[in-house]
Amino acid sequence: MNFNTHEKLHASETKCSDCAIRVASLFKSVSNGNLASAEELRKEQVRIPARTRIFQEGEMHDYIYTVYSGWGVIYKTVSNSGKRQILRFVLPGDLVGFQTNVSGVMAHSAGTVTESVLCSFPRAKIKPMLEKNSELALRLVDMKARDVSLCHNHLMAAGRKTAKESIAFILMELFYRVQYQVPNNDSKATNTIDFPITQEDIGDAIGLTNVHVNRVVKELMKEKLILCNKKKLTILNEKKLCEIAEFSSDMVVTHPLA
Amino acid sequence: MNFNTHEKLHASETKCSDCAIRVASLFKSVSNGNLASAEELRKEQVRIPARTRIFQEGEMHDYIYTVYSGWGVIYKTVSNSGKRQILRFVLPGDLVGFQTNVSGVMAHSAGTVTESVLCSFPRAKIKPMLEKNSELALRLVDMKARDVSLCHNHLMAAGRKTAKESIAFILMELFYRVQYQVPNNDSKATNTIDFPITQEDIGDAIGLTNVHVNRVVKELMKEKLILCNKKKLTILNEKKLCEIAEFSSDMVVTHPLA
DNA sequence: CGACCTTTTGATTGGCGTCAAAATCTGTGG
DNA sequence: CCACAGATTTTGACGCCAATCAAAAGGTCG
Repeated sequence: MNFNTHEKLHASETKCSDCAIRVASLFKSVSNGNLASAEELRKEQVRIPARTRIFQEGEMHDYIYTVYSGWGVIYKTVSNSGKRQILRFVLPGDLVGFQTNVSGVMAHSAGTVTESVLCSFPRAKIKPMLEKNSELALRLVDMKARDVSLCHNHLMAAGRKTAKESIAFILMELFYRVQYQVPNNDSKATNTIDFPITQEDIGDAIGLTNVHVNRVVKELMKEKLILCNKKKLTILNEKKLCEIAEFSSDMVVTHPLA
Repeated sequence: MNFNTHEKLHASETKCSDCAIRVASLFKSVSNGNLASAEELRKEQVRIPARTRIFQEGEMHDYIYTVYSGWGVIYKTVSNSGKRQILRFVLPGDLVGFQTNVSGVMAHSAGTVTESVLCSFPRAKIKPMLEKNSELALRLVDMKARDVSLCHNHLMAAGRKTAKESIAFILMELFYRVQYQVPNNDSKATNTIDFPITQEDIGDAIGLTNVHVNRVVKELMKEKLILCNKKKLTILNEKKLCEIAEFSSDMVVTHPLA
C-alpha cells in the first residue's frame, strides 16, 4: 500500500462557507459569542483522495487540519528498515498537524485512508487565536491531553501486550471512536462499523506484520468474537474482547477539563 | 524491583516558601506580573523516598505535581500478565498526573526512582487558574504537545525498532533530557550523566526483558559506544549511537508555541 | 555481615518475522 | 458488464530475535 503524494494541497481548495461548524471538535466547548469572534479566521476546506499524503515527516508544513470526514493516519518511518509506525488513526473531529516547534518541520507524516474532507488552518495564526480566546486554549489542552492518553494506551499495546491482546484492543478502540466521532453511524444498533483500514495498517499500528495480523484476525473470527470483511467490522462478543484487550470504553471518551 | 506505597502522601508535606520558583517549568514563559497573580495558589512541597509510589492507576487522586528534583516513572500494568509498561521517565521540570477526565480516576500509575521533591497542586484549581491566566494555558498546551511528541518517539521505538535501536534511542533521549532538565549536571563536559534506572526499567519502557536488555547493553559497551555502570552513563560515541537510534537532539527540545 | 536487588551468563523455547505463492478482492478502463 | 492489474488476504514452511528458565556473581544498604 503506497501513498500518493498530494503536492498541490492548497491548489484544489474551495471556500468553506461556514467552516466554524465544520471545526466543531476544536470549537466544541466554545460559547457562541466567542465563536463569532473566531469567525474572522477564514478557513479553507480541502478534499483529499483516498491513500494520499497530506504532509511528510521532515518537511515544512504551515497548516494544521481539522478532519471533517474520512479516515486517515499519522505515522513515522524507520529509515533503516523502511518500516512504518502508525501513531494514530485519524477520524472526524480530530486535529492533525498541530505541534509546537520552532522550525515548522513536521515530526511525522500524515495521510488519508479514505477520501477525506479537512479544514485547513494556518499554523501561524494559532497562537494569536488562543491568546484572544482562552476557551479555545482550554479546549486545545483537552484535546492534547486526550492525544497523550490514547498514545499511552497505544504504547501499552505495542510494548507489553501479545498480538492477540493488541489487535483486540485496537479493534475495540476504533469501534468506540467511530461510535463517538463518525456522524450517522449505526454501530450501536448493528455492532458494525465501516472499517476501511487494511490488516497491514493494523500491523503498522502495533508493530506486527500483515501476515501475523491475518492469522490473529482469523483466529478472532473462528472464536466468533468479531466478523471482519468487505471493509466492515462487526463486534460479536464485546465482553470477551474487552477482557482480552483490557479495554474499557471510557478509555476513548473525551472529557472537557473540569 | 517493587514500589513502596506512599499512602499518606500529603501527611508529610511541608510549606514551600517560594514555590513559584520551584514550578519553574510550568510557569517558565509567564511574565512576572502574571506570576505574582498566580502566587495566591499556595502549593505544597513533598519529599518522596526512592522507589515509592505516588499514585496508582484506577484510583482517585486529586493532585498534580511538578517535579523539582529526582527521577521518576509513569507506567501502566497489564493485569493479565503483570507486565509493566513505562510510559515516560519523569525528570525535573516535568508535570505528573495531569489528565482530563470526569472521574478523577488515574489512567496510569506514577512512582519515584530516586528520592524526589515534588510540588503538589490541587487538580480542581487548574481550570480556574488557566481561565484567569491565558499564558499558563498556552504553556500547558506546549507541555502537552511535547508529551505527545515524546510518546510518539517512544511508540516508534517500541513498535518498529530492534532491541538495539530502541535501547540506543532511550539512552540518547535520556542523556539529552538530563542535559536540558537536570540542574547542575556536567554532561556537556564529561558526556556522563547520573543514571539511576535499572536495566529492568529500560526493558519495561520499550517492551523487553531485563535479560535481553543486558545482552544489548553489554554489546553497546563492547562496541565502545557507551559506558554504563555504578548508576552512571557515559556516551562514548554519540554520532554512531544517533545513527543506530535514528535520534536527533531536537527530538527532545522544548519550544514555546510560536 | 546478611538480605535483597541488580547484573550477568548459559540453555532452551516460542512468538512472530520472513519468504513465497496462491486466492480473493477492488477499482478502472474498454 | 467484463477483463485485467494491482492491492489485499490467506496459507504453508522455515528461521530468528527475544522470552523464559535457572543460577551464579556482583552491588547496595541497613
